[in-house]
Amino acid sequence: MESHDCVDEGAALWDNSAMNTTLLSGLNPPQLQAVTLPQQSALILAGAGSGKTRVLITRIAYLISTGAVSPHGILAVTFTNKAAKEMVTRLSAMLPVNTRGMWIGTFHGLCNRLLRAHYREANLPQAFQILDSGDQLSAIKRVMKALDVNDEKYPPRELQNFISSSKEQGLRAHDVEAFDPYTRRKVEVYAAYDAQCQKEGVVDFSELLLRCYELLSRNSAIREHYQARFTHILVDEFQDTNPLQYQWLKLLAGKNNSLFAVGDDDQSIYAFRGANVGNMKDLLRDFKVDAVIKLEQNYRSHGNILDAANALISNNKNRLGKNLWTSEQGGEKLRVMEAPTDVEEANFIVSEIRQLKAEGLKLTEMALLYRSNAQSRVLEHALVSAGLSYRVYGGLRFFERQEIKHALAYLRLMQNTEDDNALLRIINFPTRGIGARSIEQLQEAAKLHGTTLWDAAARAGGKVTAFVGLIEALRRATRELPLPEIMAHVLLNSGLVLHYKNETGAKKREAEERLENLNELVTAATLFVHENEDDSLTSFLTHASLEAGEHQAGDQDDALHLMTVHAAKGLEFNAVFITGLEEGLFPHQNSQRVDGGLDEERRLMYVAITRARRRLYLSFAQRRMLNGQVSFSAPSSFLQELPDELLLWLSPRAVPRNPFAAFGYVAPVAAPVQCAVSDTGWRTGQRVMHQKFGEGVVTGAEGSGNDGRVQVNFKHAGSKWLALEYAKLTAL
DNA sequence: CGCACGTGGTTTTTT
DNA sequence: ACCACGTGCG
Repeated sequence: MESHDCVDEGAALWDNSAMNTTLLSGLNPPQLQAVTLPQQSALILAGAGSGKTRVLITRIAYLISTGAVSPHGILAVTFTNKAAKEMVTRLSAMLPVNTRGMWIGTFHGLCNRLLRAHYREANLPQAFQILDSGDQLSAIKRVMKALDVNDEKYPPRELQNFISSSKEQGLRAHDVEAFDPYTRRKVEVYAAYDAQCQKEGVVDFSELLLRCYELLSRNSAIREHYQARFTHILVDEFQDTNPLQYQWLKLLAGKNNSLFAVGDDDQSIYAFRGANVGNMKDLLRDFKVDAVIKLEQNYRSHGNILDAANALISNNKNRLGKNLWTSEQGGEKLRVMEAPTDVEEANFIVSEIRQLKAEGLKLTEMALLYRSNAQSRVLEHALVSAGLSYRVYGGLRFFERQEIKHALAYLRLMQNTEDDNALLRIINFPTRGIGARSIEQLQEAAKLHGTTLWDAAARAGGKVTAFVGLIEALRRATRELPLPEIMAHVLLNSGLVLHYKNETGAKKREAEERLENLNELVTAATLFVHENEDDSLTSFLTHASLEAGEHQAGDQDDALHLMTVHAAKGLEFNAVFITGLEEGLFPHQNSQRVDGGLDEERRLMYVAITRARRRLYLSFAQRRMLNGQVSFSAPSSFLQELPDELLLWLSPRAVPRNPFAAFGYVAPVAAPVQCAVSDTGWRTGQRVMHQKFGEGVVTGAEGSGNDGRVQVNFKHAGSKWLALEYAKLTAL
C-alpha cells in the first residue's frame, strides 16, 4: 500500500546486519523508533496513510531478524481476515524464515485455534461449530419459542444485540444486573440460549472470545503456557477493540510480555458495535506505557486534502492529539458541488468520472463513497445508463448465501447430529413432505425426552425416517472421500442441485445463479484443500463461518468502486467522491440520539476525506428520494468546518460560514424534511430563537401561513413541533 | 405445501 | 421505494 517497500536483495537477507539496513531503510524517524523499540509495551498512534501496517510488519521482521524473538513468540492480531492475510503475505516477502511458527490472525480466528487445541478444558466438543449472526438469530428465535417469550415485546434482534453486547463486556447471563422485569426476562433468554448452544455443541462469534477468555483466566496451566510463549503481542487497529478483546489481550500479555498496539483514535468508527476507544487510554495506564509514538507524516494525500481533514477533525473533543502533515504540499482544491436533486448529483458525478477517465485515470482508481447503502441505488442507475462498469462492495457474502448455507447445513448435520440449527434448516429443504406440523412434533418429542431433534427424528416414522436415512447414507458414502468430493456428493445426493435445476419461470435465472454458486463451493473446497494442511471437514466448516469470504469475481476488470465510508477504511484512491453530504444523512440523523454520535460521524467524514490521494469531490443534493418520499435537507455541517480557501465551488456557494464555529458552537443535526411542501415562510436549516426554548434550527415545516407549524430542533430543549399561530419565533 | 399478499422497517458491520 | 419476513389461503 505504501509506495516504497524494501524487499529482495537476495543474499543480503541472510546476513543479519545487512538485513536490518535493508529492512529499516526508508523509514522516517518515528517509524524507525517504533520498529526498533526495545522490548516494552507501546502505543503507536498512526494517522491515516502514515504507514502503520508497514511499521507493524517491519517491527515483526525486525524482532525476528535481530534474534530478539523466534517466530514462535509472535502473536499478531487483526480484525479482518483480509488484514491478517496481507500481514502474512508481506511478512513472508520480507523474511527468509517461514511465518508458520507465528500466530497471525483475527481475534476470532486465534480464539478458535486456542479452543480447538483445548476443547476439553473449554468444555466443548472437538468438532464444535460456529454460528454466524444469521444462525445465531434463528437459534435465539427457537429459544424464545421454547420459553414462550412474546416476540413483539422482545424483538429477537434486540435479544441478539443484548446477548452479543453482554458477552463483549465479558458478562455471562448471571453477571448481568437486572433491576426490572423486562431485563430479567432478557437475561432468562440469554441463559437459556447459552444452555441450548452448549447442548448443541455450537458457539457464536462473541462466544469464541468469551469462552477463550474464560479458558485462559480459569486454567492457569494453559494461561501460563501461552504467556510464556507469546512474548511479543502486536495488535492492529487497536482503537476498534471492544472491552472483552482488551481483557483477552491483557490476560495473554500477563506481567512480562509486551503489547505493541497500533491504532488511530481519529479513525474509530465502530463504537456502535462495541468498540471502545477508551482502551487506548487504559492501555497507557495498565501497561505503564511511557512512550507514545506518533506517526504523523502522511504519504498518501496532497496537502489540501490533508489540511481539510485536519481542520475537520480538530472540532472533536477528547482526542489523543495528532496532526498529519505531508511533504506533498498543495495540490488541487476540494471540488464542491450542490445539485438540485440526487439524480442530478449522480449525473454530475458520472460526467466527472467520464472526464477523469478521458484524462487517463483508471476506474479502479476512483471511488464513490456514501454514508448509507440505500444511496448506491441512484448512483448505480446513472452509472449503468452511462455504461460505466462498477463494483459495489459489501452486501451478501459468499458463505452467507442461502444455497451455500443449505449445502453446509447438510455437512454440519452429517458431522454433528446435535446441531439442531442445521437440522431445521434442511429437514424440509428441498421439500420432502415434512411440514411445520411434523417439525413441531419432533420438537415436542425432543423436549419431552430431553434429546436433540436428531434423536427424536430417529425415533419418528414416515418421511422423517427417510430424511434420517438420507443423512446417514450421505455420511456412509462420503466417509473416505476427500473434501471436494464429499462436497460434490452431498450436493448431488441431497437433492439440492436437482431442486434448483427444476426451477422454472421467474425463478429460473436466480436458480441458475445459485447452481453456479454451488459449483463454486466445490471449487472453494478444492482450493481450501490445497492451501491448508488441515483439510478436514471441521476445518473447512470453520473456515466458512469465520471467513464469509469476499469470493466475488470481476476483480480484474477496470471497475469503479462503490462503497460505504465504513467499508472504505484502510483503502485509498486517486480520486474520491464523497456523496450525499447533507445534514441528517451525513452526519446521519440517528447519530444525534447517541452520546458522542456527532463526533463519530465526524471521524467517519475524516476517514472519507483521507481516502483520497489527489482529487476529492464533495457533493450534496437539495432534495432526494429517501424511504420512498422526497426529502429536503440543508448542506452537511461538515462542509462548514472545512476552510474556505481549500474549497473550489463548482456550483454557487450554498454553505454560509458559521459565525459561531469559532466559539465551538455546532448546530444540532437536522433531520431531512419529508414532504416539505409548505408555505410557512420558514426554511429548513434556518436558525431561530424561541422565547422559552431558546436557540434552535428549523428542521421541518408544513401547512401555510399561521395555520402551519414548524419543527425546530432546539439546542437545549430538543426537537419540537410548534404551531405558528402561537409560537413566537425570530430568525437568527 | 407453496405462493400471494400484507406489514413494518429503513446507519454504519466484522467475525 | 424497496426488501425481508410472516400469515393466510388455495
